[in-house]
Amino acid sequence: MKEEIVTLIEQAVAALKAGDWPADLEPKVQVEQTRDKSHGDFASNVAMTLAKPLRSNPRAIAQQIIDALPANDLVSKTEIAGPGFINFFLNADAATGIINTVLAAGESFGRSDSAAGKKVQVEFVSANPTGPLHVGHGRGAAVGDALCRLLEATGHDVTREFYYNDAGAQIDNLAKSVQARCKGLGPDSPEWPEDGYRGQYIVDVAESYMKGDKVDAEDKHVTGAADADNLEAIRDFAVAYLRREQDLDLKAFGVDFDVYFLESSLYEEGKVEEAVNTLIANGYTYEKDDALWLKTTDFGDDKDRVMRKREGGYTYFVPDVAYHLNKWQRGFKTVINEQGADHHSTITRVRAGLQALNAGIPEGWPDYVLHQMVMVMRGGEEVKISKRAGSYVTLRDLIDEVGRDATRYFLVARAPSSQLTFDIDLAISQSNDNPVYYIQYAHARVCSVIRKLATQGWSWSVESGCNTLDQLSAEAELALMKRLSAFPDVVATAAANFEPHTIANYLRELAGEFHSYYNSNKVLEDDEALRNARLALSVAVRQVIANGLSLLGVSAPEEM
RNA sequence: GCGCCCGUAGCUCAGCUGGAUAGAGCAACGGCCUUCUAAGCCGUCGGUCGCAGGUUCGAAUCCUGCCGGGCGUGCCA
Repeated sequence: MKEEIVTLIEQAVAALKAGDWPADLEPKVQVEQTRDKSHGDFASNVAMTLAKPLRSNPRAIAQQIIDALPANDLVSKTEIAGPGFINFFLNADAATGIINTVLAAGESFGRSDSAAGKKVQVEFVSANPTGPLHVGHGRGAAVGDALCRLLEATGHDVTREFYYNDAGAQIDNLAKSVQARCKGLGPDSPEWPEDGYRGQYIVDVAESYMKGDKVDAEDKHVTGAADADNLEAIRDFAVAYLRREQDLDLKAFGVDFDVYFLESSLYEEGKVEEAVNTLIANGYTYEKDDALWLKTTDFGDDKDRVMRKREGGYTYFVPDVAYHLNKWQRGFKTVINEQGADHHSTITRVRAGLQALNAGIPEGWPDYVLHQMVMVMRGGEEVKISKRAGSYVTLRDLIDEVGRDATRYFLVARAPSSQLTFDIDLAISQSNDNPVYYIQYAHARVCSVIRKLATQGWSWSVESGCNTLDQLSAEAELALMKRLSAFPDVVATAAANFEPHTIANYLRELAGEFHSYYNSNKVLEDDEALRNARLALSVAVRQVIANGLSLLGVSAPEEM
């Protein structure tokens, strides 16, 4: 509908340009749904944006546009309001049409093929296998997966990818920590590795290794060698064990990946060396203090960065550059990295490295979505400790305590750029305090009405509902229909801007309007026509709530 | 010091590619179940949109400068 109004205005402007208006005028026609009923259904500010180029009064321009508007059955009235808005009032047919649309489209309502077939890769979580996932990873998982679902809803061909560091200093530390536990040492022992991992889970890994357990992770299969002196075997086992733990965390959270990418594979296939040699050959490096440096300052960094350390190993961003070159070579023109904002300094380095490769990669590639820190609150105090991990709150703790749906909802419902306070008390409350249940309840209520329908000996069908839509004329009904019609636009905007949280906002508003309507209007009226019409509206609302929750990875229960 | 993010009601946050009287939830207070699940609804209370300038017909939204908080600024990842 919005597009139709844009088209009407564009036609009016074209007609005026054929007359008095300058031919080079190219106004951006913006049309918005109005917030206030008295402003009609849609409004455009086009006359105000033309005031300056036409050197005329916006209200006078608005009148000219209205006079030039082609006739349209769905528009009942236009008005000039305020400083020069053009308000469009639609007739009832235009409003109820949305119900037909929703019921006909079903699960696909809100989806589009605007990006059909476009390949996009989203890398998210990418936790190193040194412990259970923490709340921050949970936020990354919730946001990243919802973003993928949004991109799929606009037709993208999405690859979900998890990259992890299975080599390097952190993993050495992990191996030594597990080894110490295998030998019965604790953090208080003088032989305990410096900065060793202290969590309870390290003990679990050590015990499992010494028992000779077999571990099957998504991408790793290892049997414990039960030899406390074999550091290599311990390393392999520990990585596999913790990868499996993380798999289970993600599975419990309902997040699946298409590709698990190992940092070690880049070394094994010589990709890191290859990238480094290209950087050297391209003249962007130099030796200083026995280290090899990359001139990242040539690409906007505030200082150059060490690539190869004095002791010979590469710094973390070098394999990252090789990894991203690999993404590019796999044909992903759009790559989105969802990660914690505490790692944002890597962005400049990775992009600089990619530019320095002279591989034809565009500046500013790849895209990033950064999420800020998560603070967990319980009883008005910050929670920092978990039994398993020791020093942080794990994702599993949250899922176990507040449930998958509430955890996902809370972690995705805020703008990623804002710090997030996760209030456990609120998330577990099964009362009217809790927004996720509030939305799910709206869905369950409609399901309940449908169940009740049968017990009354009545029936309903899409056809019978859609034939009686002229029964819907109450203000609350028109408002609900207007809200439903906004959904495709909300989805498209959320996908384009990488903002899954706007879906949560929309659902909260839709659910609120439905609850309010439900409370003051009986759906199962004796009057058949009215009953069928209200059922049609209710089922349409249920459909949109289900579609929206699905985009967030939250279930839509039939009863609560 | 420099870079990024944030600063909106007592609390947690929407709104930010400029638009009409600034929204929601929680908290507080008061109502609504012989009627489709009260995990709901209705009402009251509550805001100099951090501060000061600027751009504009119009600024919570854009620009500049301050102030406050978080993160980063490793030859850690």
